Amino acid sequence: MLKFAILGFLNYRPLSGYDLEQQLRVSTAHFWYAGLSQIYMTLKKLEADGLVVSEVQEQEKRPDKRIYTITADGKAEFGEWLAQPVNKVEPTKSTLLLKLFFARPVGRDAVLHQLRMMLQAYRGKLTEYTGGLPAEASEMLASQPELQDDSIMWGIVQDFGIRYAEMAIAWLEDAIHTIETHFSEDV
Amino acid sequence: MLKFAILGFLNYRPLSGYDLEQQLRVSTAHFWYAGLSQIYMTLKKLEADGLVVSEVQEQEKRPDKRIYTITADGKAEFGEWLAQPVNKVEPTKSTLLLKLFFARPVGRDAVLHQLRMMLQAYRGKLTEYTGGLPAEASEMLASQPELQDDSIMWGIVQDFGIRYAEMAIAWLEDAIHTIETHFSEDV
DNA sequence: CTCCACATGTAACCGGTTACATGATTTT
DNA sequence: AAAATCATGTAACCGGTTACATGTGGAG
Repeated sequence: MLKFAILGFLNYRPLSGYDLEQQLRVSTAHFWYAGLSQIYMTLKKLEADGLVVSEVQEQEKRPDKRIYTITADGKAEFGEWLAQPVNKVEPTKSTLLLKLFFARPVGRDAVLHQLRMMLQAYRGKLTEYTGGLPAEASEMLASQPELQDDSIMWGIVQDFGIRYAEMAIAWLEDAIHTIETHFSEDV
Repeated sequence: MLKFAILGFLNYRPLSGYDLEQQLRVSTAHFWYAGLSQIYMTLKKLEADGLVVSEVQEQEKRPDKRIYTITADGKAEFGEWLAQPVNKVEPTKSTLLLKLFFARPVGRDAVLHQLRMMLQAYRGKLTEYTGGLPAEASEMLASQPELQDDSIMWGIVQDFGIRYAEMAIAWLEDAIHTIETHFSEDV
């Protein structure tokens, strides 16, 4: 639900749709991202439902911005969502795992090639994640010490991304090794 | 794309919609599951597109079954999909991580409670996954030794599930510890 | 007698992706 | 001169979820 991601960010401060996309990109991209078009649509719906209000802010030498602010209703609905626990392991869909499951007919070399590409991709992700908090977040933290508890949560979430990437890398390395030594076909 | 999961299973042998649901449940559930209604809809579309054909098989003391068989066109399209590599890290959506990211206002105790519940859930999943291949798959393997290479891929995919659960458990344990020792609020 | 397994479907909805459309300013 | 950044939107499509609808036979 992108709706709640947006309300969450607007709960800190008012932002435009364009700003929100950047927020998502720098802070939640690895577990929740949305393109601009979806953001604009969602904001429109949120405003229609009275959960946010907007006003146009004129800018010189830049296009006008429409700044959205969360309303009391919006805060209430966001709080309700937040408090409601996630009670089950969320079902995931992985095209990669699905393909791998059926991959035998494509043959040893093609599978190995695929896995090596994925390995590279995850190594890239890992160095990206271990870069630490982006400057923006650090600034925000320094200027608002009341965000300390928030930053604990941000760290935990970021840690998940790092561990996930590390897990995926180790798994891919071992998978490549297993296939190299056990997969019989080499047509 | 459930479509390809279905073609993948039908590529081994003809099955009914009901059979397919069971296949998904015992072998791909942790990275690809679909309910019966979606399976039936997809099968209908697949047949309309000429990728599968069906015939009704009458049964005594059980409702009739509609058995689906993959066609040459179906095999071709499946093979094409299989060969096409996954070139990027797939974007994921995690409600749990999103909630955690914004979780500060719900307070220390509620967050800890949520995390402990998730921990329990993942521990359950792990014992479920480490139970080894279900009897069905073992039977199929024993009776058809040409499935050896397939079984290597099945093992790799299953291994991912195990490692994922282990990673999630360790992460949750550490997250709980971090919050217990650093989260200031205890309203 | 009730619940579970077997067996197949339809319809409404919803969240998300992709493509399209526009246009100024700044950087390379 | 071209490409990237800033900035906002519409429309078509698509895959998946949930709810609804129906019916038999066997097990507890």
